[in-house]
Amino acid sequence: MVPADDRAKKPGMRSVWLDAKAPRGSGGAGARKAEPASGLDRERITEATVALLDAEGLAKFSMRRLAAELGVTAMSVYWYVANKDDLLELALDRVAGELSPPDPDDDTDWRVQLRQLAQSYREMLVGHPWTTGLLSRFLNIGPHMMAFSRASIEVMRKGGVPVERQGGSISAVFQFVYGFANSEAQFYQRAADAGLTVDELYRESMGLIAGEIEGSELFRASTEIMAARGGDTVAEMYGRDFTYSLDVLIAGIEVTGGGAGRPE
Amino acid sequence: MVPADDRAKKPGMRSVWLDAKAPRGSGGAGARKAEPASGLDRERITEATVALLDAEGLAKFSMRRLAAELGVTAMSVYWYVANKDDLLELALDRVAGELSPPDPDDDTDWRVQLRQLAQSYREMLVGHPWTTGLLSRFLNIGPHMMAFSRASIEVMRKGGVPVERQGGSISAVFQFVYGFANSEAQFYQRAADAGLTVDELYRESMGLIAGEIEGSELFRASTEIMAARGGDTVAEMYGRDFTYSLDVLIAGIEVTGGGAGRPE
DNA sequence: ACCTGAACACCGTTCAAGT
DNA sequence: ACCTGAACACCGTTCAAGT
Repeated sequence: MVPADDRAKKPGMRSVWLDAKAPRGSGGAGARKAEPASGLDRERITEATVALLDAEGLAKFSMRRLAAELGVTAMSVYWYVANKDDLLELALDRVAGELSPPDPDDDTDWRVQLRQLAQSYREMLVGHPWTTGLLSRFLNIGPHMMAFSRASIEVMRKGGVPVERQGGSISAVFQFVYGFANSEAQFYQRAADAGLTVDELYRESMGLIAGEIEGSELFRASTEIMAARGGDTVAEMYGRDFTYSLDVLIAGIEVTGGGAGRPE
Repeated sequence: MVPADDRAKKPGMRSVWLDAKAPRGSGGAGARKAEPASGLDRERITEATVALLDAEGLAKFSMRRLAAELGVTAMSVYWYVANKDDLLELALDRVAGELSPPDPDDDTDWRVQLRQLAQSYREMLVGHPWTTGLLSRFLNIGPHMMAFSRASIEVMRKGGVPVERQGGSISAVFQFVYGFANSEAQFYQRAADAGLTVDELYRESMGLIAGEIEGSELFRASTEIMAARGGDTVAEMYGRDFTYSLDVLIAGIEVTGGGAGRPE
């Protein structure tokens, strides 16, 4: 067997997913091979990577740290993955497996299904805050993400969105969810790093900004907004903003061309 | 004078902008001090940082690389900035100075102004592709960004969006622009890395995906979409998608509570 | 006040060598 | 086939020392 990086190196084009060779230990039918001495395989490595990223974040992740976790030397990992970036792409698509695309035969209203899709994506991003940092680096055409995209297009079609507008509409929704979830995840991450609850961090931030920034007219305006939308927990505020913005989007799709649920 | 990192270290709370001390060489009225031997100051450092980030990207940027560019030892820079992250925040707000918020006394239709705001933000993000990577890491409350946020809220107010919905609406728009510009910038970056034009990369990617991915029904669907929206350059496709999605959003804002342009 | 050099504790990755 | 150790060319940052 040949090491994982034996692959045409077209810079900018390359991705784990375009590797012709099936990843070891996952695919090939009943190909019973001898277990490797260390019990290592792509699956176990990816799993450990996700666990480490969830626990300590993208910044602290390193090949050496991962190897230590696996009880192995840093270089062993390179037998199974070509490099760090490929491993991160694998990790990304692994958590994309948590996404729940709707059953294509389900006849629920397309708006409801679109909300579920968006909510599912948001939960993945917020639940694994390192994903947004990686989605901004990779093309991400892993199999799970692919399935999710396809399901989204299908929902749009059911909503009667004409084919030439499906791309733009999907784009509007998921780019929004990405941006939104990213800032939410970032805020939670910041709180965790500071050893504070999100609500404590929120109050502290507000106080600091009020005290230090010159343009405190903005601060007054934004506290008004806060107050206007109700003084609950930060998580509730995020949830409400998300739901509201998403409704804005869906209303916009309907108004600019989406049908009433009749596929065309 | 005291080095730049003499500041309360509240993890998670800290940011260059919350530093009480005015940044050297920028603020204090007519305080004529002797020039430093090397001609270094925060301004010049930030400028060189932006130039380097524009030229080589975030991944290749390092304090040592920057110092070399400035003809100075790596450690000199630390007299002016506390650490790499602070410097990056400075660079981020410097390019945020390119944003053009509308004149508050301008009476142009709020939808037009909102489009200008969004377009300006998009240009900044795409023109400096490293910014999206940083915006996903920092709170980013630098003065230029602050001014831009304030202007956006003002436009919403003029559009008659009620106060409790301004936050969500702004969020919907700018999170969308961020996500969209990010994937656009990413694609351009990838092309540059590969030494291809964006259109070449686009054709190659399509070919590869068609050849390698099993779920090529998706491919068929997506080429149909491509064809449906016209077969021009990638830049034009991005431009059209952006404009369309933005219109969807604005229509949504109008339908869900925005007025007809009458401030309230 | 400002700048340097040496040092510390890390990185990702290559490569020749082991079993 | 799989794993290791040593090595290369880097990092960010601290710290004591120079001028």
